[in-house]
Amino acid sequence: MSPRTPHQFELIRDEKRNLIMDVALSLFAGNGYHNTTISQISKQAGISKGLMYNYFTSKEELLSEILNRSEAEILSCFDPNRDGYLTEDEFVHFVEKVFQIIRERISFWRLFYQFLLQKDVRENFILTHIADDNPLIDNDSSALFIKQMLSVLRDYFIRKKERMPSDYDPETDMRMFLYTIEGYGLSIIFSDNTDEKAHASTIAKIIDSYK
Amino acid sequence: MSPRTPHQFELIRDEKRNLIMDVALSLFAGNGYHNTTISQISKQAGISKGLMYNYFTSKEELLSEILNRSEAEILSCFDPNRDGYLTEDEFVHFVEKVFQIIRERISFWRLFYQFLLQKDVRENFILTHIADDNPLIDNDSSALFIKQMLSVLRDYFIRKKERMPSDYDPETDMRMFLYTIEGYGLSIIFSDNTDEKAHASTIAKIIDSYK
Amino acid sequence: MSPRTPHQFELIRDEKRNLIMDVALSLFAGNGYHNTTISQISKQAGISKGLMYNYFTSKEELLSEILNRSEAEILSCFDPNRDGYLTEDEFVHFVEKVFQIIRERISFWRLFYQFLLQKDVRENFILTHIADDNPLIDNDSSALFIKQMLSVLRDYFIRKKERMPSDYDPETDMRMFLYTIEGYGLSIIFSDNTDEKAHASTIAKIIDSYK
Amino acid sequence: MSPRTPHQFELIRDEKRNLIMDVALSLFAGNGYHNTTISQISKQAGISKGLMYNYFTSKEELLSEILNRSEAEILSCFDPNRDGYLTEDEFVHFVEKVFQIIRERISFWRLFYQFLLQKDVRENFILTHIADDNPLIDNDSSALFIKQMLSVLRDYFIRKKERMPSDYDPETDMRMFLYTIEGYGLSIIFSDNTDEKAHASTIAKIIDSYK
DNA sequence: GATGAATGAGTATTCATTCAT
DNA sequence: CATGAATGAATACTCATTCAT
Repeated sequence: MSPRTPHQFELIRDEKRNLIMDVALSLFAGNGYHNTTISQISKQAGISKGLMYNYFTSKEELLSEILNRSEAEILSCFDPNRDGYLTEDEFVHFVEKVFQIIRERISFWRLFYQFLLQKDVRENFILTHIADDNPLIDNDSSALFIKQMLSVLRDYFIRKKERMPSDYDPETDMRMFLYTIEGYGLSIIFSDNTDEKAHASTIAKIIDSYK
Repeated sequence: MSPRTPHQFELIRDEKRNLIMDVALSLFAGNGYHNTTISQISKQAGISKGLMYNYFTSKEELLSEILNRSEAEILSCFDPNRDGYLTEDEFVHFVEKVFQIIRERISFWRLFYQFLLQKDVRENFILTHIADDNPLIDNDSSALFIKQMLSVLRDYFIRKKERMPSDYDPETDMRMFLYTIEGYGLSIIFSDNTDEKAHASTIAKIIDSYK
Repeated sequence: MSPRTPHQFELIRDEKRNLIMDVALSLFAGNGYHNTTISQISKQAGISKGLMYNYFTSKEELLSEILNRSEAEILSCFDPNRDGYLTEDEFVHFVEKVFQIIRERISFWRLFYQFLLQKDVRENFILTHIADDNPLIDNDSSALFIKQMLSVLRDYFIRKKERMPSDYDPETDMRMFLYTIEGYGLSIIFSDNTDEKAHASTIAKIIDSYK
Repeated sequence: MSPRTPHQFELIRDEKRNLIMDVALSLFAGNGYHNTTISQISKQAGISKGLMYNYFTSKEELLSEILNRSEAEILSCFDPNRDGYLTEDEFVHFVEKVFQIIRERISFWRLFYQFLLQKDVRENFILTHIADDNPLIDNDSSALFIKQMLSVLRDYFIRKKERMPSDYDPETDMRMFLYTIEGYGLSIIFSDNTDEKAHASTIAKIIDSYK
């Protein structure tokens, strides 16, 4: 019956924090953020409403923490120490990884696009992530990461020119590739389809079309 | 002061009904349905809250009417009397039309995808629009319309085979085409970008890639 | 096409006034005063909401007019010029009349008892109709009427003593009679039973028991 | 400060639940259900509006719970284990009990008759409680209870025949008895009279007339 | 840490009443 | 006289957040 060490307490805290975030993400994604109540979350997490506020100061902070955690996890899926050079195999792997992450983290993406539909969120997102002249951008790891990834991809498509007919336009091909990726990604996010075969075949076709 | 004629009343009603729906669509799309209050709508429409309920029995019915109206308008944009045969020019026109409608009715699409993110809506949508064995489907003009459109498109891609190398697979090409369309469509819907040049160039590239 | 005379106008007005009151009484009695809206009344009366306020200044005045009209009609059913002497035949006729009026004006009674259940109405009713020291009472024809009727009845029961055993107590018998009358009256008001035979037989038994 | 035990919570809930129901019953009965607002109830109960909904999901459920609680309490007042045989003393006791309960639960009865005045409630009440061919009736304890009580009473009046003249009709006598009971009961319910002497004397007379 | 009772600002909705025509 | 669009105050109900224990 030795008392728990501070470290053990911290572990328990972290575990519960993650449990709450998991439950909340699932509910936010499935029913909408505004349509989900703190009561639902705490009940499903098996804790009292009051305790929620011991872990998160507000519903909004809970959301924010969920988004941060997911973003960190997603970024960590892609090798952060890459050399900036994409082989054909790595390209294939990259496409597969993208869809794997979309499917594994489908709740996150649903939540993400839910907010991307809101004017104020969109404005803030653009301000923070896209605008080049925004002073915040240098501190923003995810915007930086996206930029690097696009740069690596562009490099890949430029090198692909060598294997293609003379009228091949790498920039156009890359844009088509990105739209196709986004299109199929969103068709996954916006549906509940779980047909494994059709999924594998579609990915194979996308890879085949653009590698 | 003679009293207003029934026709005058009807005019007033129609005008105000549409005003309310316009304002509501804009707010629903911009801030989210659950995040938009009747107060906001009525204030922006310049009317009292009570009057809202003279035109719509509930917030939900208002939403429903907006969706119905938009659906009808969108379907009416595509020639309903087509012969089922798509020439190359008509294919080009079709793609242009699709993106024109997405941009003209961007608020509707934002609202539409907002709901498509909700589990229960998705389930109901699939039940009503997709399942082949659903008895409702024959009565559902929009589901029917989508089916017909896909059929006409498939026909187009099959004919395209004649102009293409022998290993050309129409079914795959059509799927890539649809994902690209959806991908670019969603990138429009999920952003506030209004760069006309980039838009025109992208559409031209999509057409060039798939016509 | 001669223009209507002022008298004709007044007739039309009166007719419409009565129509509105009939409709309102029926709805008030069936669904409750607070549960009935001006819209319902005007719709069922076939006029516009605005016109209602041309005939009655408020919902409350409409109620008040209905109660006054019914009270006047009911009082007029009993011969107001009676000599204060009740023969046995007249007693029988009185009992029959009471139940006839209850059934003919059942909506009114339902409305009446609906309000008698409300504390403030009850207090006001008692104040106005019962208290002997209330200065209003002399001006109140209905309270006066009830007093006279009770006096005539009491007289009847006192005379009845001559036909009864020596231990007969007129006052007690009259009270039992009144409770029985009220009990059966209320059982009519509180039910939708329309069994004519049972009704006739019950009245016959009441008359037989107390005449 | 150790946290409250589940038992303590239960005590708080039960107490407050009953407090709310008491206040609500009093207001519903005094001012009418539709005329009573949640604000009034919560103000008089000394709690916030929101807390009401921690105990009852809606105004209607609050009403329903009040009616259920009262019904249970009233039924429990009459000995449920009786042998079906009513002695003269027990008959006297029964009549006294009836009026005692009417007076102790006068708010409930006012609420009850308030609803019995509404068409739809009446229809439903008849459907559920009276109709012999209604399949629900066997499961309905209150309807069953009333049936048993009437049966026991009928038995009493039939036995009474032995003590009465030969032309005595038990069925008629019982109906007069019931109307008298109902009549005096309603005269209590519909008035605020609290004259103890008159009350006692009336009950004595009713008992004397029918025992 | 942990509970859930309690709060109060906010939301959809209703309806008697007014008013321009 | 007649209409129904328009108002606004009131009502039932919700929910993030606080707090005593």
